[in-house]
Amino acid sequence: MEYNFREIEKKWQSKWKENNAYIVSNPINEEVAKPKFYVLDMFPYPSGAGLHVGHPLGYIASDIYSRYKRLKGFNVLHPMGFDSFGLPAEQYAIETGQHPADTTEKNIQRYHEQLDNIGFSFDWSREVKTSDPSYYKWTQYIFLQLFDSWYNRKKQKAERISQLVSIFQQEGNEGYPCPGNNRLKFTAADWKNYDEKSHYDILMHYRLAYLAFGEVNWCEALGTVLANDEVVNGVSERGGHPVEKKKLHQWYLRITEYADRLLQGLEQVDFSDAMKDMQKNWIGKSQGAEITFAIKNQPSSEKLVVYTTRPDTIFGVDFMVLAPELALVERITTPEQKEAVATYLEYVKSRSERERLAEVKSITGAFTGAYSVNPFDGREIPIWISEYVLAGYGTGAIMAVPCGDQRDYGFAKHFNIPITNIIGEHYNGEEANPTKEAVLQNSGFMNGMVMREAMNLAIDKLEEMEIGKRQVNYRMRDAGFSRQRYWGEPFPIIYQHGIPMPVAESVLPVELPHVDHYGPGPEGEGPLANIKEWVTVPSEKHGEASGMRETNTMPGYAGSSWYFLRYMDPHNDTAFVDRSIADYWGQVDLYIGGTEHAVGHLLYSRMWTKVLYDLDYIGFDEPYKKLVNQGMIQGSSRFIFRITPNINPEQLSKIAEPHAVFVTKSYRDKIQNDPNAIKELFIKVSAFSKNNLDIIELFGEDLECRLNDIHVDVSLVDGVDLNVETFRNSRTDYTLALFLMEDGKVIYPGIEFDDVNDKYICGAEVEKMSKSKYNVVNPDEIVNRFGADTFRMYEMFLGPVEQSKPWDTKGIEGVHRFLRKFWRLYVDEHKGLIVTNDEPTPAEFKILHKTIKKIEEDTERFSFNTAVSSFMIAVNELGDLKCHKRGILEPLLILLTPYAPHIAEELYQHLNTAQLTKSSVLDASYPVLEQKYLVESSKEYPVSVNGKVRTNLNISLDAAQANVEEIILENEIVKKWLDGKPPKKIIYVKGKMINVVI
RNA sequence: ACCCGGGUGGUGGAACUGGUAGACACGCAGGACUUAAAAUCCUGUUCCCCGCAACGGGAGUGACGGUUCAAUUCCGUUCCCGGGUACCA
Repeated sequence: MEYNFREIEKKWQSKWKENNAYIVSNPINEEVAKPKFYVLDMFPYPSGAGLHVGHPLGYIASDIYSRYKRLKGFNVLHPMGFDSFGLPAEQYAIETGQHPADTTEKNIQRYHEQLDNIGFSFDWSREVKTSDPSYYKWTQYIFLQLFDSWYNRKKQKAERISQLVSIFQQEGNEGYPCPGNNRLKFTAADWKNYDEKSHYDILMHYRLAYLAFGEVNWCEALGTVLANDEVVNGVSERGGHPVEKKKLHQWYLRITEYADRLLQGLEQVDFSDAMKDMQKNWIGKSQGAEITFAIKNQPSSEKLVVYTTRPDTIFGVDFMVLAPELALVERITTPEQKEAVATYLEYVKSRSERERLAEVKSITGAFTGAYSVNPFDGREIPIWISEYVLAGYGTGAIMAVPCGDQRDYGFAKHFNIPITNIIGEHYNGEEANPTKEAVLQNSGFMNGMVMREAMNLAIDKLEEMEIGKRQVNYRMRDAGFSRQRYWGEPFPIIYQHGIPMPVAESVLPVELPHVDHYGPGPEGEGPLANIKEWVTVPSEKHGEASGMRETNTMPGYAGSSWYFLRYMDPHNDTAFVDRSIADYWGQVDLYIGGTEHAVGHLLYSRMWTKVLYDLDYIGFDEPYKKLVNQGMIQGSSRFIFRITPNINPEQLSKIAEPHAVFVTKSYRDKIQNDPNAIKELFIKVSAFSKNNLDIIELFGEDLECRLNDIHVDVSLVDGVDLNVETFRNSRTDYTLALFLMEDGKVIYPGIEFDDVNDKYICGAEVEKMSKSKYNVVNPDEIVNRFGADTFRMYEMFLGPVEQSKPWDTKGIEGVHRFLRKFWRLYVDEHKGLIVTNDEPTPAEFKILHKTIKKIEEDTERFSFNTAVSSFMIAVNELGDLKCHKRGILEPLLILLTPYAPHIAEELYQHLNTAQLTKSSVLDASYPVLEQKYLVESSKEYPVSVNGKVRTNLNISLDAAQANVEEIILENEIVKKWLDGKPPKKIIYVKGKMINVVI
């Protein structure tokens, strides 16, 4: 009986399905005291390309951990679903006219099959799809809760809008500064006098989901607004189209109100430092001060407010810089400077986002002619404008201290502004020094103080004079929540007389209507705007007034912000999750996914969780307890090298198409940058092609050739050796191609491969796995050749889960060999099952228990690659001992189950029919570790002196246990080394050796 | 530029709190079995030196320096690679 993995895996996969082996129950009021464990994968977007070998890496890791926890006696929730709203399906719809719902469904089917092939233990009964109305009903519902909430800064939590209204009625907004407009101040009496429209407008400035007229990242090519994290280097993340700023009415999430809690929450979760840093940087908290400066020759109402993190440097201020967009600019510019400022504003306007980013280094600006006054020494400070100051951060104005800030220094030098030195020799006159340790000079009341300490004094003084205050700033902006797209959640919002009103919860979901065209609507609106009959809601349908629907849809992160909650209670149609069930499952104990979601999804999801916690829907405010980031599996691309004569189409019409000429790598390396050599090689190889000879003759001396590196499908290459015959037959235009091989021979049509030494070597490079690079490896293919168990173990064996690495199929043989060896411990090809009931020897127990210890430790710390190695060692050692004893092999099988579940099930069943009572290895419990077999390790310990083994002296530890020191000291050889002096220390090295330190 | 992470054989990678560096696997070389192939098994495999061999010697974890009896591990400087951020005052 051989290890027939295809049969075994098929058999068990269908058995698992039939028996609902992985369905997990929600124990409510249940006597079961099983502790829960929630293992979650970042659910995939079902793209048309299907899964490649890189996708399952995280899923395999999470599956191993889930199965391991299950064996350890946990009730494990391990679900899977699909993030099925999104741009690619819509782009595809625009191109092909196929409805996104159809293509998405098709892709999901494909993903299902591919995932099932790998033998995952997902509970598919809990599958969620974000594009399913029964799911997005609740996405809309949660949006409405955000809409109906505001952030109470005093209590540091979200509350209902109704509570805000009663506050306004009693005390106005005194003490509740408006986050959307900090100058807004009103009393209770004012509030009573405002009309309904004003009430709405004011409340909108407080809502957690709000509508605002704001500058957005508009992408013309995609016809939509993009979030900040969807814009990379001034172009769209998807497709690399240019992005510009545009003013539009948009929905936003007031995530900035949660900035501090998002920051604090990081302390309580187990994320990698890198991940925490990324989020911290994104939030970008900075502490400093806001300082108000008077402006010369202006009414006292006209003030200049700057934000600085270094109030201690206020005596070093030599000029002010305003963001060009600031309204203040126009009001303070003097008549003499009007023209210069206007010219500069014109210039700023003309520059695209891209240009700005591209030339960060160039220094530009203009003088407004106005001066502000230093409140401490009365110095007059010129006010400039420049695009290096951003309108959106702080107050949009800075005080420039050239001796301490490099950008200010550059600006001062460029415009010849004199520089005041307040840090003595710390400033060398050639560059700014941002130190905080210098002793201040030329700084009035702060003279002689160390800057770090002067900071507080400066703020105290400013507060005393009522011209400044402590201020915390965040880099993070509120999150844009509108997309001018079709394939997303419609907003449950209807505008009545221009006022956005929530749709009644009873009529949710607002279903996405069918459209015939996916193109954008009028004036930058989404495709939904084209469906008049959907947009217009007659009064009878909606209650009191008729209205117009919101035509934007929600962004991709809407559905994924709360999906982990839906898995807990996926079929509930009265709540997005039942509170008691949410309390049972609680936080996700282990979340596995890629780093690419570090700031987007993870931050939004954390915010939503906090809001839902504040509103008392759930009992925890951090969604993910532990996060593991799996690395990317890159593709290993292969290149062939083609020499092509330069012929224009006109010339080509006169002659026959030339045959393709490919040269092997060593020739490519030789001729790479030498046009003459390329040409000569073309001529040499072309001796075997009539068409090519014709061309050479036609062009004569004028012939020019170029060399191209071309991606070749990795399936046509073995390592770096091109399979020339298969390659030639892969495309009709290559059937007559010529190949220059490593040994200098030319392969031309009709020639036989006379000699195995003829090799065509390809170039290799590690790149992202993608269809266009022909380096995609499909897991189905690997599973078909080696089996799912081999595939699972090999992906783990490749290296640490967190690490990115290129896929290389070559090493898979080793893992496959291991599984066959493993199989042979249990089953003989001819005799069948060969497991005996003999009592294992201590040596055999030692192997088992060493392995239990190792596997357990490695699995716990996600070191799956070393765990696989440990299995290999155990199998080798047991093989050497010819151990076929049940006492060893049955526990070993259970250990292997999380890693290779199919083979484990099969062998367990074999043991089962022979004797056992348990039905499935999945219900087995994890083998117990017996320490006694571990301690009796090697009895003979080598002795080293100062870490180096200098003698052949071995000491028996069992005998020496009572007094190791004495025995060692009495040893003649050691005595000689010690030379009469006492040893400094005697230590055991990892239980392997005794080290005497002299 | 700044903030993280990482540089170990021909390759992927082990070495968890400093303690025999290179586990395990691939590849390669040699051998056994076989008419042959596949499969399987065995031996060797960091580099250099001495030797017939056993044994032995030296160097070695990007580079230089430091702490330590002992450093891949800790500290400093520097180079290279990967990721993140990008005029954030």
